[in-house]
Amino acid sequence: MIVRVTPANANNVFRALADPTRRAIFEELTRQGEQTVHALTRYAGVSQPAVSKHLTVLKLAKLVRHRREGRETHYRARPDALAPMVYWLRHYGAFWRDRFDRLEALLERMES
Amino acid sequence: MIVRVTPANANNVFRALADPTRRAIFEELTRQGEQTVHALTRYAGVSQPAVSKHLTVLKLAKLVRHRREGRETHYRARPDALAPMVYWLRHYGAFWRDRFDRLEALLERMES
DNA sequence: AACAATCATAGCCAAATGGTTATGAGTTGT
DNA sequence: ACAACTCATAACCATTTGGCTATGATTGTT
Repeated sequence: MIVRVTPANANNVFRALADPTRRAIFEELTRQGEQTVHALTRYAGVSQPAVSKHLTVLKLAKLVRHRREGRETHYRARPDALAPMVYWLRHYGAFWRDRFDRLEALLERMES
Repeated sequence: MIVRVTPANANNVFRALADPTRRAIFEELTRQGEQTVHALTRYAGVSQPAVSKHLTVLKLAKLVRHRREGRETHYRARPDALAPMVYWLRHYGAFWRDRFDRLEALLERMES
């Protein structure tokens, strides 16, 4: 019998980031900051409805927020929503050994 | 147009860990160490062929290794295969800001 | 008012996914 | 030798997934 120890929405986060297009959208949002669906569609190379669906999945994982402004919707990344994944990694990933360098960078604080 | 910046097999890692059963298997392997398919099947709560298929996916992501011994196959976790995910997180996740505490634990070295 | 732009939703479809049972190959025990 | 065990693969199935086009609601522009 499986007992889940991962946080509740960890599953949503893992699932959301499993798709490369969705990862690319999230990456673009963190790199370039807030973007409209239109801009993201141009970037992603898939149809606008496809982008909208991806954004819905990301939103379900709380990885993005949206803000309506007139006829366009602006989306932005919420990197702190990655917490469950980081928590999981810390726990099950490199708990005993790791070879990843300069993870200290993760500890750098920057104002939101 | 999407330009991939993530390491080649990052996709495999993300995809492998997207499934909760697969995550649970990986967790069990890191917690309890090497396990046979039989033991993992008892643990996972799904059929033995299902476990074998999951292990194949994990193996494709290099998250597990296997070692034949007689009629049983022993699987073990390879936490360092999580590197692409950690790399990705460092890059796109908490590059600017983060609220995750005590990630220094990730830096603790333990002999393999 | 009419038109254009932006986006979400609905409806559709092919492919992938995660599960099952059946089976066979190899290994161990009697 | 034979029975039992371990595991991978095959074959199948239902559901999910990721894409598309069509459409409609809303907002901006002329």
